[in-house]
Amino acid sequence: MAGIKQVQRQTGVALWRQIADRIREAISRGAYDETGMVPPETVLALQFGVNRHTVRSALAALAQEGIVRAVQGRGTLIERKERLNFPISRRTRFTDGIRDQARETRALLLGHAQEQADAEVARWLHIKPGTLVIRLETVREADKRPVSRATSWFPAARFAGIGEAYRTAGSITKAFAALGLSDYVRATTEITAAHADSADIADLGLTPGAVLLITKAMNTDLEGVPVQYSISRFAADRVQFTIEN
Amino acid sequence: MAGIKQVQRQTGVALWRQIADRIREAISRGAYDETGMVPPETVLALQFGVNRHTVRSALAALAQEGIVRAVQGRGTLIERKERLNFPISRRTRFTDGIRDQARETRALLLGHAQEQADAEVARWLHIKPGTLVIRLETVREADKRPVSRATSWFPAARFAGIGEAYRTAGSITKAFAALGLSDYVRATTEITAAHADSADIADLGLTPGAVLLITKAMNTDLEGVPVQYSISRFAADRVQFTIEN
DNA sequence: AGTGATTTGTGCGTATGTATG
DNA sequence: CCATACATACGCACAAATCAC
Repeated sequence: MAGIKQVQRQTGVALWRQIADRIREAISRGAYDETGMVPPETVLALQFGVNRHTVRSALAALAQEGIVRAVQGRGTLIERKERLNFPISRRTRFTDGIRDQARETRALLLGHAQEQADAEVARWLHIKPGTLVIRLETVREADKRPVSRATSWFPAARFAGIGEAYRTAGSITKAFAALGLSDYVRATTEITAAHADSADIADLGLTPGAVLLITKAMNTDLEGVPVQYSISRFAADRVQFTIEN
Repeated sequence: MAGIKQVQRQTGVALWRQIADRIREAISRGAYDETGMVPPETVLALQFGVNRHTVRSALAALAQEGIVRAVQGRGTLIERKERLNFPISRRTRFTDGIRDQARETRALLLGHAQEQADAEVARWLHIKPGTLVIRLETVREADKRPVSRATSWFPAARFAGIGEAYRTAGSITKAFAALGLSDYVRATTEITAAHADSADIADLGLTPGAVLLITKAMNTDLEGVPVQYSISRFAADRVQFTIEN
């Protein structure tokens, strides 16, 4: 293992971006922890078999992301940034899950609307397609940094006014409570990963090509009746999930 | 929502590749399931706001990957390919997990070695750093398609010869059984996502910029003693995880 | 304080890749 | 298939900041 990772040309991905991705991963793997710096540009250029300009483009992109900081004469320093850990369990709650890891969490309601359930939403919520549901578009932040954006659907008959309740309360748990649902549990979680699209880039402050962790999750009340279906998109460099069995 | 996802210029990712990624994701999302075909090139060009030439480059790349097949006079047909679902639970086993979704699964042992546990491995296996461990490098395939590559560590004292056992048996479960461990459970799973590196691209047959789901997992015997720590890297377009609570 | 070595910052000319029409 | 425009990548040279001695 640990062979010389060569960079590939003419693949539709610019060399500087491939190199940026490599360095980003090496940093998150802790490969440069001893010095706290990235190797000199000339060394990286040699390692990747590219010109120093190309390495500089990569490092400039990482500096833009806030991952490194270049200092003339000294080198390129790594800015420490921890990943939030997001536990997934029967008791999964966003705000509680990261409460002790961030000084401040914030929930923004981008918008809400009533609509008819499409096939997918209907399947997850165990209702007939066309049944009225309320859709919420939200963004969550931890310490001013956007962490995820989510689209959630709720049966409209049972949770009328959840949009306003969420805006007021600032969390799903509290909005549910305000509407008479005192407790709920996570029934199913589906996890995939993909590239960020332009909406992700805008809402989460990402760079093109960024990686997302995507969950599709269904919550039920204590009787097992579905109360919420959500598609959440997390910035993969800011979050990890843990499952304890 | 559902706004027109614009494609972005000057981001280090060629337009044709961004479009290929979008179409690939749309296909895997089932967006074109009604017709089984991708929309006409002229329509796609209009949607993405690019020239038809650019769309053609994207479709050519997807055809190269075997995801679509262009037929003159008819359109661009989608080749069916499902995402394997990989359940994560206390009873998580790779081969069992996807047994009913693939006709044939295969495990390749790329190599194995005995080494001293570094800080991370030691922490996960609850042993002292420097303790002897056996490291296995494996690749798993389902229906001839590589699904994941993994690095696993086992306490050397307890599981001497697990490399050969794995090569013979073709699964961790059977290798454990051959060494006297009849049962084990998944204790902890940590999930992140990142870009594929060149080793991933080579071992899993991916394209540069591909997205990976990465798990760090620890298995214990029935007494709760750690028996295995693994870092697995899954091609995100071929796999999803589910957690049932 | 001075000098050289190291490292990042900048400029410019050229070749090739990407995208348009 | 071609002409045009811009992005990407290279090679070389030199300036500016930092550090060790």
